[in-house]
Amino acid sequence: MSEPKYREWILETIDSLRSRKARPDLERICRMVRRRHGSDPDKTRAELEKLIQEQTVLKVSYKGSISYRNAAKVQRKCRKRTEQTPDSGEPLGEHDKHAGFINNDSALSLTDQEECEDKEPEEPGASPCPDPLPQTSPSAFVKEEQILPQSSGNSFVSCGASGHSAGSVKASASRDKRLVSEAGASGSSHRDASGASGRAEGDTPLAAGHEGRDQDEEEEKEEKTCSSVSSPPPRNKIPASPKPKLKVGAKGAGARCSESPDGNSADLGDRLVAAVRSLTERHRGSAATRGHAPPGLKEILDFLSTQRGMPEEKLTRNRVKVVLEREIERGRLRRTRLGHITLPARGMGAAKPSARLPRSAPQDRHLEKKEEVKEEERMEVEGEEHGPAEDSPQTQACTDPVSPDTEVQVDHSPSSPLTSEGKSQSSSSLETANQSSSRQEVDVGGREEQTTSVEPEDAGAEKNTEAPDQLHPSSEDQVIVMSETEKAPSSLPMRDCSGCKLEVGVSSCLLTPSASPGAAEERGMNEGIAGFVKLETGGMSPVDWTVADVASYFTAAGFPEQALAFRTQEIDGKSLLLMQRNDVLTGLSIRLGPALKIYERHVKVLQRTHFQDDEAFC
DNA sequence: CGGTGCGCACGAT
DNA sequence: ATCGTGCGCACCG
Repeated sequence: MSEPKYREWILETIDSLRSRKARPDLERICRMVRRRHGSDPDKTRAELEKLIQEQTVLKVSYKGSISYRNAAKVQRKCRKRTEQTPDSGEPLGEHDKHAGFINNDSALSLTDQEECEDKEPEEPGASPCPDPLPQTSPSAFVKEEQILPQSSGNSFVSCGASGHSAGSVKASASRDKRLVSEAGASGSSHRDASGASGRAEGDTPLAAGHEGRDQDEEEEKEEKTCSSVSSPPPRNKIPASPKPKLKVGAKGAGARCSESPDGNSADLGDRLVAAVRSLTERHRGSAATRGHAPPGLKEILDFLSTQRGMPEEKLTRNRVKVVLEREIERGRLRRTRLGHITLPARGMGAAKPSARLPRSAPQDRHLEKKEEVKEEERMEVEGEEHGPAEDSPQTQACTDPVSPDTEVQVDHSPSSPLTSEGKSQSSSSLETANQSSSRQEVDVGGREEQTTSVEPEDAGAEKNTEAPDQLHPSSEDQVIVMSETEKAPSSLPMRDCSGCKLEVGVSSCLLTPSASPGAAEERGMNEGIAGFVKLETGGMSPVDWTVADVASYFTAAGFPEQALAFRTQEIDGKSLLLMQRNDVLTGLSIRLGPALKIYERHVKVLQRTHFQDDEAFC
């Protein structure tokens, strides 16, 4: 392959030229290399060719002339891919103006698809680089320019704009990074070089956010992982905006309350408030680092049952929840976006919707699914306790669009531990929801593979609260039974249920419908959903669901892909409850079939149930 | 003359 | 609006 020395020189040169705003063409490159290093132009040219083959350097046709790019620094945003076929010589699709194509060998040409799909491929007659080095970043493409892999000498492949979609991008990114680092290492601490790397990362969906342009290893790993994961389904799922802008959404749930007119709630209410207070304090005290999340329903429940010596005193989840809602409504308590319960007045309490918005910034863009979840959690913490957190270097989880489950697991496993205990560093609700869901599923249906995510502590806690309710005959059983008995089709009026325990009612109702329609798939998921719903319900009603919760719900319901769409569209519980048929059918850009099922069997049902609950409350 | 820096226009997102 | 490019021009040694 190319001599490292040359590679460095060349990359350096390219970067240098670019920084000078001069076209990095062959002539300039050779000249500069010669000038700086005394290298023979021919040799330089030869090396350049090698680099091109390795895709360390990209040969592109830009605005009719050939330019070279440092693959590492090529911007990786996916630009639209044009599908020009190199062979045809018909160059450019959209960017024609620029791209002049010179190429011809069809053989070598990469199609966008190819590119996107597999990042590694080195295919163009060029010799693939076996070496682990990042050298070749197939995905590297250059925006509108067409990349011209030189394999056979002159063929340019126009992969041009293609977008390297995520997959390829990532791949390239990782590689690029390496490249950069290597190149840069040799002393080319050129500003460009560094910039390049940085840029590359930043642009890379995965890498972004991570500021660590330094740590190659980790990033690389991560990136790699990511690439592998996401590369497959490059585009389709999410049309355009994978950005995780967190919205304010769910926050509203109960969050708005401010001061409480300290009312006269039943003593349970007072106890609740007291419990929240003490839990909050406790958390606060123990909170080591930043976030101490307010207690979640679970904890409160535990606390109540524990603290109040009262054995059981109807402290069922539902009961507590109802009271909780009431208190929230009165303003004595407030619910955070993630479902935590906090005291209203507290500084931290104020919901700061704004906090999260800022985050959607550029870098975040890459944060997707998982990230998103995480972010939310983070956000919550930050939102409540801190300002916008730009810092978090963490996660970088690569998201796998397709498997929310995984996301959940990944996300939560790390955080959950905290939450469950008192330190809750961030949103317990979210975690709770997710974890619980997974857990629940495990417990109940065992369907999803989420098992991994189960957190011992939390699980335990959750179990305490939930298990009793569900397993033991208690007030709730009735409800449950009822629901089962009632197998009403989705269309059936749940009114009957409304009278019953709210939350439970919800779950039961939901379950029923989803199951009843009879879709095999649905049925299959039934347990999982049931679990999820129960959990969700147990912890919070749909309104309180976060985007992640919604996604998890649909994933559990057997619509992983569509769940992604919900996530992409940032549909949280509230949004979900506000969705109309058309929104589901057309607003999510999902296929009609699933969309219909989702709407009829889930959205509609959730909405119906939810509103019933409301009525019940009143 | 070659190298460099950079304002500015362009096109893509 | 922002970003990547690179033309074209001024400046420097």
